[in-house]
Amino acid sequence: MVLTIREVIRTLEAEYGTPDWWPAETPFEVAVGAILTQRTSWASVETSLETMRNEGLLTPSGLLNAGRARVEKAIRPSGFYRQKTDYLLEFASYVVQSHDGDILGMSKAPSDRLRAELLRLRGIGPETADSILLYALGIPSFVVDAYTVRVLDRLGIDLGKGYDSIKRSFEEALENNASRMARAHALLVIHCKARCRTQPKCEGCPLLQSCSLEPE
DNA sequence: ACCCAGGCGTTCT
DNA sequence: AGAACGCATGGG
Repeated sequence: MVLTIREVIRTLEAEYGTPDWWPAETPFEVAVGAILTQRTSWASVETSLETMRNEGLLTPSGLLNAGRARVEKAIRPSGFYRQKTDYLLEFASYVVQSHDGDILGMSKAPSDRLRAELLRLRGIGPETADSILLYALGIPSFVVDAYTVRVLDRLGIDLGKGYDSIKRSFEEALENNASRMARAHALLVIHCKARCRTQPKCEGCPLLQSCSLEPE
């Protein structure tokens, strides 16, 4: 039997609680983390964020004044460090030039215009844009990541093709509520890390009854 | 010595 | 429109 989105989330809440997630001290740090974690484990990102914090690189002006070499060195553990340095500097310039360096003030703009502007920046695609909107700014914009897709596939839930279709389905199911979206996304990640990686641990999985994954 | 990790942009068919 | 590939380091 195929579950609905709400049933999945309800089940995961019963299992893992209601996490308040994405650890960061500032909205800008959320955005930096979202860029650094692209195709990279969060543990490596934390190492980079710690170095950046110590070097004063976790503000737009701090980043822009530091110069490439220092940024590259600080984020090296997160991989793709040359590209990601470009991405971070471009994002910082955008915040300074379009929002007077005030990342929280960004939320004064209409959210669909904000999303379109973020998507025009190099290195910010749908997932990174939505992570910034949701976790840095508290704007209701669901984040679809590899974990989300993996869980949906294994549960046989078809939400249509492509990122935007899955995104809209979740936003509707979660009643366009930002904190519910943040919680739901966090639960999917937590669940996938605990049970649903490439080597799944299906023993005792709360979703096992509905999972289409063939046991080995 | 592999394989994987909370993508994105470019360049092919 | 969709698949393939480069980007780079660190941990299992």
